[in-house]
Amino acid sequence: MARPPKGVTIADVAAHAGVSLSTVSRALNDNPTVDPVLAERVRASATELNYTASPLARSLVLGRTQTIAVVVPDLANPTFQEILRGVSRAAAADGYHVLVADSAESVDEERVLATTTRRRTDGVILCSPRMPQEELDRVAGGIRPAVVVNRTGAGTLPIVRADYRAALGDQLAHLYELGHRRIVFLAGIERSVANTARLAAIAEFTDSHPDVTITEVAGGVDFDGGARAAPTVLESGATAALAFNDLVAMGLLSAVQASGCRVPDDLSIVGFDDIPFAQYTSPPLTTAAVPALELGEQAWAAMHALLEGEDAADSVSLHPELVVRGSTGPAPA
Amino acid sequence: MARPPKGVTIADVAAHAGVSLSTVSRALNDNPTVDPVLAERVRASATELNYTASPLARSLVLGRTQTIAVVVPDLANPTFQEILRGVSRAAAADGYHVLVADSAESVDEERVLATTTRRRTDGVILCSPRMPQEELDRVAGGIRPAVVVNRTGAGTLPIVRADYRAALGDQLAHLYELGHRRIVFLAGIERSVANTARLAAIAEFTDSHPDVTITEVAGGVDFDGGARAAPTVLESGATAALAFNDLVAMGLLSAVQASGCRVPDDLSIVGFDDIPFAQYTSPPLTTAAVPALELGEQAWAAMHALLEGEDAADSVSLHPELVVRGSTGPAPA
DNA sequence: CTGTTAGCGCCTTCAC
DNA sequence: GTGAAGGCGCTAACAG
Repeated sequence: MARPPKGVTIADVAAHAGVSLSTVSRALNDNPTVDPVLAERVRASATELNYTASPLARSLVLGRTQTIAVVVPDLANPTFQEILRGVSRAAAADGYHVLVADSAESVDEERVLATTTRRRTDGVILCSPRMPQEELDRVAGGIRPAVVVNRTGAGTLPIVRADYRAALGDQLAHLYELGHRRIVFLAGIERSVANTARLAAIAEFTDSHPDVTITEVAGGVDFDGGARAAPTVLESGATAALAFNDLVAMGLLSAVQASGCRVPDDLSIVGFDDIPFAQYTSPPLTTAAVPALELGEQAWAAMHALLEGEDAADSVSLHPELVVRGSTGPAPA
Repeated sequence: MARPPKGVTIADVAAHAGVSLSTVSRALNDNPTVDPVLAERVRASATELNYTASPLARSLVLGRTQTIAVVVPDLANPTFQEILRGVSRAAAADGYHVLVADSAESVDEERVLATTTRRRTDGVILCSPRMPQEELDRVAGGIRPAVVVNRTGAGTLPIVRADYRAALGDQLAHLYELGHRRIVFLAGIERSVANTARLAAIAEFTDSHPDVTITEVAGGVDFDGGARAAPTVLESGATAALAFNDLVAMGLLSAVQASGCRVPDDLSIVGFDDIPFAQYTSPPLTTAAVPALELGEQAWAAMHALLEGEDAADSVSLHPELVVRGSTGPAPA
């Protein structure tokens, strides 16, 4: 019925049940060393008074808040939204709450948020942190338990990541099989892990396939970036284009089609991420499905393990699956 | 440098600075009644020991956590993601943290989350709560300060909402001007506010425009739902279709085009929400831009006002703007 | 201006 | 089995 008028405390319950504070505490925490009869009486009083232990006071004395923090560079990014969702779900299933913080792509904010959110939680999950490796190691080390998503091996802390390199390898193999030998790669953010990992995959592939030429072109990270790159791609004479992400691919797709180029007959286009709309373009986009939700779930799993004392959870690397749709086809003769 | 080895407390700082606890507390809280010299000494000690007051202990004694909760029915929904982002940004700017909770479209979960998250925060923002009005009033009343997003007048608590009804009115007027007289409405979730508000707009419009026929068809809430409704829409003989949201509109668009219907020449299609991809369909989607980010910002503004003691912040209603793109055109002769 | 004393609400030794 | 007392870390009276 009526809410606690002004804050029911454990003392009120004790008085109502005619026992001491300790007994209430014990009874409500299912401590077996309490007379079942009393326990029941206490529970009844608690219910009647609509009492719930203050999580704050509890946290202070227990040293656990039952809350973790998730720090992301940009809440507007679908991938981070999905990771957050994965964490949120999984953590909730284990009875934990989630604090979110958006660093707005600022390394300074990131550093500050990591430490400040840590103080009000039991641990923090850093998603694709933008800070340099050295700093990341230091910051993350100082706030453990911490879990890092989508960065490569930072020493002892658990890392959960998508294997961009392997995924790009799959895409290249796919295009190669279709006969493509001249390929253009629309690079995204220079210093990002997602980009460098793919450059590595490209280097590896061209090493083992001397008959393939892959040229790099700046493509930005959004629809407009892809659209702007269209002329360059068309002039390059390439028969296939690898976009940094699906948005870029969609921009490119739209722009090249507007100038009379047929996809995939004249040009094959490959995206990355498999955002929800990738399947709705015309033609539907061939891409690599980054398992963002699972990334989030795994990040929680790692965090949960740390919280339970199981130290040094292994790092996990998820392999984005190649999703072949209509935007790729045999290379034109 | 090194992190607090095991938890630096205010006592450590006091000892280091050679003063009492209270002086440290006062100095660090910029209490003017402290000797500037001492204050400086304390700050120096604090910095040297890398001390920061425990937010937990602080919250307990102050009765404020500097944190608010946001409860959403589904973190996968772009609209809620955007609202969350708006809240997050705005709250962060005012020095507040945000706890997120996903009720997974469950009324039970919603009720529980509302009250449990409230206990560890200073207030909660309920986004499009699914519980019935009566219950909403009771629950929200019990956890105030609370702010409700996208529900209509629930008594005394502040409401921040998008005016679905007015927006649909705009869309109907737009179609009417283009000459459309036979229109089909793809209804979404029956009992949702977003749906009933639009049915009201339709009733109002047909009342004042007897020459217009608007038929209702079940259209679901996603791409597939829209696609499935395509045959019904085509058979109806309507020259324009209003979709429950952009996803439905895209599904319909895709399906009718596949069966040879030209948009907008044979059929005009209108979406709702203006999700990021609405501008990238072919043709681009005419829709109503729901200002989700601003909804979130306003929700925070209302919450902030409550937190500052300014009672009964006024409810705000945001008018989604009609965005005319290529999917609507003159009615066929 | 500064130090001492109470709590905030709860859990947990420690005696009974 | 149960109650009394101490303390988690901090702030806010209350004296000096």
